Amino acid sequence: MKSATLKDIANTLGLSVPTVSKALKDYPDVSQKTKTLVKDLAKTLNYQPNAFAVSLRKSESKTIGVIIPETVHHFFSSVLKGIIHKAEEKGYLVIILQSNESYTLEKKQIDLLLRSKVDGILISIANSTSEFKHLTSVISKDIPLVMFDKIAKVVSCSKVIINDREAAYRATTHLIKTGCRKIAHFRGPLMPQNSIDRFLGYKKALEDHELIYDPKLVYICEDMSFDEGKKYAKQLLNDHKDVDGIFVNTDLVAIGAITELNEQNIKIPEDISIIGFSNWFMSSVISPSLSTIDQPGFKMGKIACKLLLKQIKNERKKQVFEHKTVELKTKLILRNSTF
Amino acid sequence: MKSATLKDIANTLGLSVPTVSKALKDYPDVSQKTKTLVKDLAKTLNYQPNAFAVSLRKSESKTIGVIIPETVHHFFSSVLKGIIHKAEEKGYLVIILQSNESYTLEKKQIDLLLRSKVDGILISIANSTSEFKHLTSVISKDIPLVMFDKIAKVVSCSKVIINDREAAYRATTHLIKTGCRKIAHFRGPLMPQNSIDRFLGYKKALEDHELIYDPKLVYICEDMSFDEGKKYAKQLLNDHKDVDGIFVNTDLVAIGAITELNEQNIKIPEDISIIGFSNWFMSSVISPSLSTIDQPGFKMGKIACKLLLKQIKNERKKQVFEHKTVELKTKLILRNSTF
DNA sequence: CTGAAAGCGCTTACAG
DNA sequence: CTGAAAGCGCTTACAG
Repeated sequence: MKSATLKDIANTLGLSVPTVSKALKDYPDVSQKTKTLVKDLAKTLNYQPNAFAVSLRKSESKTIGVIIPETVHHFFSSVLKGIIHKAEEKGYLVIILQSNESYTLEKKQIDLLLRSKVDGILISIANSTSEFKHLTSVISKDIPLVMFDKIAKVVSCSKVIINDREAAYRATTHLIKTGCRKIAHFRGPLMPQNSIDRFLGYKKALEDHELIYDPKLVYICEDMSFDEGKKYAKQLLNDHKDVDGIFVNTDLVAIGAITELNEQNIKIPEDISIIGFSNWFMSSVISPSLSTIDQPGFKMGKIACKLLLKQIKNERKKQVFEHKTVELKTKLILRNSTF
Repeated sequence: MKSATLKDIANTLGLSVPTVSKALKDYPDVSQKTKTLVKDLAKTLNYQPNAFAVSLRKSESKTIGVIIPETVHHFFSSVLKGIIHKAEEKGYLVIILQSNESYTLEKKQIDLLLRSKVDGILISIANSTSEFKHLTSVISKDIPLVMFDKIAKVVSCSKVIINDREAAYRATTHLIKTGCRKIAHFRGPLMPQNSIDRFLGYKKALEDHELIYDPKLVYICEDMSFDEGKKYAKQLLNDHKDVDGIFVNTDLVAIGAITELNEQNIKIPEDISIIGFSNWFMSSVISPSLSTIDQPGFKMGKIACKLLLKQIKNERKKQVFEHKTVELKTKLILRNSTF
């Protein structure tokens, strides 16, 4: 059955389309009698305005686009949940796209979202993204853009982040304060700002506590996987037998490392302490449970979405919207992989 | 800057809008010369057809809607990944909604998707959904609908599932074959078909192997959480000290149970064997690692989406589309929580 | 209080 | 080979 249109209602009631339209929206200049008539019929016909027509007319889709590197991922799925939550509350729908950490895909997806005319875009950029023309072009087309977690500093838009550097500093300092003297770091890829910042926090912590920073103790993860954690733990045990602490860029990698150490009967934390980053759920249930930095994903999603929707609203009203950078608090979570 | 329209191109070239439209789409009845002219200008203006206008004209949005109970969930996020993957390949965008296992929300979201005129809907229903009028109404509006994993048998549409009953039978049988004689079951809520089927598979396995089915050994989880797993393991140890095996509806709950047993120094699998369901990633990294049933989420998402898109395509051509039920293979994964 | 007019940007069937 | 006409379904400014 085709769905009812304004025309259908107008015809059966002997009214014009504009009058029906205005009656449904409670325009003051329509008589109460017609309003009741129209609304009753609309209800029985289960009338719903055609979204395509409304979008074309108002040129807005009430839809926002989200690009994340990976959906099967504790942190990003938490952020996504926060975004959906806030968007639904404000009457917006969310289109989800996954970049697989690929710059090429990310570019294509930005283009897709632009073509499909979303009202705004939320993005956490891919590891391989080092050019930002696709992002600045979003902004120059007056489509609001908000970045979260994995951001590009040079792109001028609102951002929701944590202080990666400071959090990494705290994590590393905890290792030092509990007696570690030779601390390795499994870092993320070279590009993303947050893996740079976490590395810098690690380095600063060593320096501030008069420990020598040794580049050989820094291992670079490419895909931040469980397997990489295992691999580098193995390599570390080979190369540097006297290491007594590891600060790992992400929990999943840390869990890979723990698994390898367990298999080699290295005692955690007695022989080697490990601390992760992000507080994935599974970190609380492995043995030993993993000390880590809690990163508020759900909240980050909610706030990023809120900023975006506010900007969308303001720009519709031709009001200026000042870009904001919101920095969320992190928490040091101490469990059994450290003293 | 406002984006270019057909009119802009037509005006600058002194052509009419229809000619420009046809030139861009390579209609055979447009001269090569105009085609080149139009395409060149379109390129320099970075022309992109207005999606709202195209949607209104063709009444299709090239967008599908997905409703899942929860995004922060290994299985559902894997399915989502599969859906996005297939949709993108076929030129469709995906709107994601989360029902939080609430029937009320689910109904509202179906309505939202209908209003926003998605071309089709994929859904895994909430635990609390026992009426299906909102789903049959989708079908009666000729919007293609495909259900996956948590389905309603009575709704007539395509479905992608696993054989929960048979898989549960296999899991329970494994416990029996490795010596368990008193096997408890932590089941899911009463409504969802898959928790019923897993329960029935468990029961059948007991009966087929001449073990007595004791309803007191069946614990009903409401929210399928880690905490519930812990809670019921504790209760089980209180109520039935001689239990030697547990078949758990979902890995996350099983991991809660393992945690409790570990805390109480119950040896797994020597004292009690545990087997889960779904093969969450974390099941492979906890100690002891969890035996379970592997459920192919990514593949399920891809196939569900493929079925939906095929149905959308067929219905546009006014061809009949036969509903299909695809049953995916599961695998028994043996790890250290069972012999 | 109601409706004719114009228009959002596109597509397609038809006339010339 | 090109363009005038009609229309998708809605909204809003304006006339009466």
